[in-house]
Parts: sequence; structure tokens; C-alpha cells
Amino acid sequence: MARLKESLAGPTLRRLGEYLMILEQRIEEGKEIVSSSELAEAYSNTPSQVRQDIFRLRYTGRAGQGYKAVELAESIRSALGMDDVTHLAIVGCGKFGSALAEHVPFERYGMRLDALFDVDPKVVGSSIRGIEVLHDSMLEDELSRSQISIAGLCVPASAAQDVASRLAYSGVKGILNFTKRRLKLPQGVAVRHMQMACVFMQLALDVKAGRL
Amino acid sequence: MARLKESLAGPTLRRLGEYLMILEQRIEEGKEIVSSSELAEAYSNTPSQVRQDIFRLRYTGRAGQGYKAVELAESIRSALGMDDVTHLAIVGCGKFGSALAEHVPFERYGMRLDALFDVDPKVVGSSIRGIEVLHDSMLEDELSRSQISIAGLCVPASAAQDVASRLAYSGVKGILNFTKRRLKLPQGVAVRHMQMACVFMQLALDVKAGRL
DNA sequence: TAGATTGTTAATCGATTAACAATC
DNA sequence: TAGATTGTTAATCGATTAACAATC
Repeated sequence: MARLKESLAGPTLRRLGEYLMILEQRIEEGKEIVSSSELAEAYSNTPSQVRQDIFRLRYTGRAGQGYKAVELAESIRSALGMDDVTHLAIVGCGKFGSALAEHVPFERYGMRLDALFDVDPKVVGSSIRGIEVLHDSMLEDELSRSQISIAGLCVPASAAQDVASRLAYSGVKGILNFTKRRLKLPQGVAVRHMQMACVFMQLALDVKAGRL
Repeated sequence: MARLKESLAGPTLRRLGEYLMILEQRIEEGKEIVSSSELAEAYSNTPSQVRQDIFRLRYTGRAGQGYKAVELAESIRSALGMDDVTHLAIVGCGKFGSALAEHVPFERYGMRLDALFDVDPKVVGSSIRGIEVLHDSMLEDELSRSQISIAGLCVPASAAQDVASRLAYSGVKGILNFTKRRLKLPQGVAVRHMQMACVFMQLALDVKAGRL
């Protein structure tokens, strides 16, 4: 089980996650060995950067040959903290929230979706992938007796700050905010603002500027 | 209309987008002036970085006072290329695709959603925000007579590569890939892989490491 | 062996932070 | 004026790229 040499920088971490996805696809296709230049081509960076990133793991390939796909994938999983399970909740099971709950392969990446919440009586009581949607009013109770540390926030913008504060109060340590509202949260609770509009915009800009 | 001093670096661009969101919220709340330290607090960086970022725009605030929220927002919009409209399509109107179509405020950020596609006969013919969902087989025709340059790919992973190739062939210049599959596309077509699993994972890691 | 590709160090490049004079 | 906050340059820091000896 590979361990880190030291804690990895943000950019490195992001790339490692992507390499993992590429490796999984290669493994599926039956490939056993991959080289830094192959990964670089798939990710659109340089072999040098790929090797530098892998260098940070306690995994080494074979000079002249390349990396064993399965072993490298395993090292990355471990570097990315997938060895111990992170428990998740999704709050707000409208189209967006329920699409996440249904389609994101959490288990595959060291996470487990443990709870779903909504306020809509039409949704409460139904199940997604075997997880029952609980009423929002159960949130505090449920979180306090669970190990959930991360929540995806998919409620309407108008409810975002309120629900987020309650999540923080109930011991959640990280919130992935898919609403348009910026959140203000107590020290010690991490927030990531996932603005879909921004992502499209960024791409539009890159296209205009002719950047790949 | 503010113009850029030179083309902006990626990290700067991302932050500017976030500042814009913060500014919009402040403007809504009736605030007319914001300072670099206020933005820094909301974004969780330093006043120095905020000023450095704004320095790249052709906008200047007032020493001793701060920035006029509306004007600064306008400069950022312009720097982020929102002055000319980017036309979009979303391919795949399952829960995820239709959630994007319904809830992302594209118009507000210089984009316009012009076309929706799906293969499911239950969905084809219905409308989201006044845009009719066309059958997948219309894709080439529709794109060739439109100005669409960016597409959001929300189809099942198994169809991803095929649809992506057709999009590229039909003249789309940027693809935002929400599927799990890595795409291989011809030179000149930009792809952004939006792996939701990665985003949750990243946050989980940061939480474990105690990084805000 | 010869060719290929890694591991790792050093050099370069770019982004962030600090500092402070200018100015409202 | 005094206090606040900007604009901008210079210093620092970190990330990327280049280079090449080691080795399969």
C-alpha cells in the first residue's frame, strides 16, 4: 500500500485523479502497462509532468518499460485517500441532487452516500439506489448519529445559506455547494463553490482564446 | 467598457469569476462600494491577491475608498468575455442534462442555450425553458445551421465518445464532458472533463488534511 | 546489446505575497 | 489633515519543464 512522501499540492492532486480515470479505462481495455508519454497524451500534458507527479507517490515503475496500470492505479487511490471511506449526504433531491445520487460512482472512489434529504412530500419516502429520502427536518438527528463528514448542497438558492448553517452545526466538515448563493460558514468547515455557469464560461473563454 | 491589459492566466480567471458572483450578491444587498479586503474575506484569499487580480483589468478603484461594485462587476464581465454571446447546446436531457438546462443562469453570464438533444421518445418534443428537445438524429443538421460553439455532454457513458465525435465533426469547438468516459477528440476541439466523483473526492481529501 | 523509459536533480517559469508610495 | 485603501513594483515562493544518468 503506497504512502505519500509528503502531502501533495492541489494541482498534482487534481491530475492524479484524472490519471486514475485514464488508467481505469486502460485497464478495462485490457492494457497492463502504460508509459508516462501515454498518460501525457491522454491528459494533454507532458511526460515530464506525469513522471514528476508519480514521483510524489511511493510507487515506481520500471525504467525502459513503463508503469503497471493496476499497481499505479492502486497507489493513486491510496494517495487520494480512498483507503478509508468518506461518508456523504446529499441535501436537496430535485433533478440535480437526484442525478448526482443516481449516477456518481461514489463507492468506486472511496466514498459512500449514506443519506438523502428533501422537503418535498412527493420525494420524501422514495428511494434512490436503496437510500431513502428523509425529510429535511430529520437532518440534525440523522447527521448526529452518522459518520457523515461531507454534504452536497443541491437545494434552491433561497434555502442554501440556512441549510448550510444547519449542516455545519450538525458536524459536517465539508460542503460542496451547487447553488448560486455564496455561503458564509464557521471556521473549520470547508466549502467548494461549484458554479456550473462559471465552468461553461471558462470553457467558452478558452475556446475564444484558442487555448486547448 | 474595460479591456484587458493582456490575456489573463487561468487561476486569475477563475478567481475573477468568483469575485463576480460575490459582487452580484453584494449589489443585490444594496452595497455600492466593496474593498479588496471584503472580497478577500468572502473568497478566502488575501486583499493583496484581490488587488493583483483586479490590476489585470483596465478598471481602477479609488484609493482610500474601494471599488464601485457595479463598475467592477462590469469590468469582470467584459474581461470574462461576456460581451459577445456564446451559443450552447446540451446533449442528453436525462436528470442531469435537464437540471443544467433548467437551472443554470446562462444568459446572465453571456451565454445562450440554443438547443437540446436526446434519444428518448418520452423526452423528445418536450420543452425546457422554451427550448424544444430535438431527437439526437437532428444533431448534425441543427448544429450546422446554428452558431453553437460549446456543448454540454450529459449522455450515458456508453454513448459519450460517439456523440462527442459527432459534435466535433459538426463544428463544436468546446465540449464540457459530464460523463465518466475520457474523450478523444480531434485537434482544435477543447474538452473539459467534469468528474463529479473527483470533486467530492478532492473535498474529502482537503477535509481530512485539515485544509480550508 | 541497443532502445526505451524511468527516477530525480537542477533550471526555468509563473503565480503569490509583501511592501509602500500615491491618493482619495 | 489623518486614516484608509488603492495601484504597482519587487521579492518570494511553488510549480513546471528540461536534462540526463540509471536501468530494464
